[in-house]
Amino acid sequence: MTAKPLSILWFRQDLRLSDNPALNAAVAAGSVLPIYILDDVNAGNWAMGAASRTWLHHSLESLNRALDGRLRIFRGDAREVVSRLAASLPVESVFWNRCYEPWRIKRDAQIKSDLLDRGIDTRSFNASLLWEPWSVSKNDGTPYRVFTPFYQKGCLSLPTPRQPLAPPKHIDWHTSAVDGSLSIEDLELLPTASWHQSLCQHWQIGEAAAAQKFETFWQATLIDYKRGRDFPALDATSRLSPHLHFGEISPHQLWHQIDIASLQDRSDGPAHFLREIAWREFSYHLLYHFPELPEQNFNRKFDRFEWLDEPVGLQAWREGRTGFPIVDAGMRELWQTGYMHNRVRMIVASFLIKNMLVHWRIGENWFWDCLVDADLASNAASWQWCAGSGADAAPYFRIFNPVLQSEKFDPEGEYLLRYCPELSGLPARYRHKPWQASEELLQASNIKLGEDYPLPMLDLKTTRERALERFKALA
DNA sequence: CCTGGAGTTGTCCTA
DNA sequence: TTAGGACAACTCCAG
Repeated sequence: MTAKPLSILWFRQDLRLSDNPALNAAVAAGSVLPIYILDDVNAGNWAMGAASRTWLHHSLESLNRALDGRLRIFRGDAREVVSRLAASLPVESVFWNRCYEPWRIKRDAQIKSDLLDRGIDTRSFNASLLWEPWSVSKNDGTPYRVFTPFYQKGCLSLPTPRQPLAPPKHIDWHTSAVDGSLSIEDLELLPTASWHQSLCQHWQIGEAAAAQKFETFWQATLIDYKRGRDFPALDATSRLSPHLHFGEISPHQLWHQIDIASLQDRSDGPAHFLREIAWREFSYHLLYHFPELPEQNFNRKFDRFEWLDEPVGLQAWREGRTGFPIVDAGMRELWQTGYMHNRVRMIVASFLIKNMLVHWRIGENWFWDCLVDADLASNAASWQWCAGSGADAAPYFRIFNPVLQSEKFDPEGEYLLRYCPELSGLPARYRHKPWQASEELLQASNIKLGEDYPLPMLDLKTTRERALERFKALA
């Protein structure tokens, strides 16, 4: 019996078996050794945060189950791990799907070069973007800086993204033991037991769960997405972001499930959802062409801005104790579930940046640690968008008023009460601004401001004026 | 080459 | 009570 040629399939942010081009290529090439490497060595400032690690733990377990326990796990510098494997096994080829974080691009180029030097066939594939960042450019060849022309002209005029690939029917796995491989537990991805349990109550993790969630969204929720997505109390968004981030589902699977004809009518739910998918593409486009996006102002004019350093207020923001219920509810949602509704993300970001005058990178770092969907491209692009320093950013004078936003998008305070239940005794109109309730009302509601719920940590009007003044001075 | 219109997500003031 | 304008600057592109 002659052994088939051996291929390594390196899973990264593509933790799925369906629509996985690298997997299909590896299967076509012979027997397959599937590996995962936790590489904190090359990640610099952007090693995965705590919430992401929790998700990863469960996603790897799910993938490993789908692989009948054949996933081989490693930890450390991926360049060393891959070299060691290539030296110790009769590997003829290595396949992976591309990632786009600057540190991964650099690392992967080195690894590819190492492997080619050894005469090992090494190929990468596109599994997580509808359009490769280098394939979209303006007529003059430079990258887009504005979303709408990026999407309408840059993306939609290119050939339609490929159809999703079916999972392989039969896979010939490499089954012998591999030196140095670890268990998933050895990666030590889980945080304290209580936080882990709290996070995991809210999520079903893995490829099958992602497909199920999308199916439900597509059938029941998408039709009303345009209107509903602004209301955090409704379950009107897809909540697919962490699944997309870890590649449990691909944008191609979403794109082709949704009737492309709906694009004709830009006002409806499906078209708006596809635009959100395109915003994810835009973030990757920006990160690819401006790799310093996570660390530096996209608009360097903002380098002159003098942010405040307010550790006391900052901790209140992180812990959801600002005294502004919509802000506090959002920050508590983040902590308890690893997620925050998109509308509320904008509100808490505007509050930190504009009212508190804290650098967007502080917010970016907190989200990086707490979000199960933490994604270098989307997180950096979105924080810079809110700060006004980013591409196609919000104008400096757009400062969210957390009370008005709360009244408009959570009129009954239903979302607020989910995370700030101590306000439940108040009539709806005062849930958005408990400090305006009379002493009698507060007493009747069993609330002592400053004890049961914080007093507002700042004055909205004066901090707004301060921000307008300072941001205007940048011009 | 020039020009005008349009552009994810808001708030406040004035009439 | 409500609607319209002001609050910038810049990018992109069609004409």
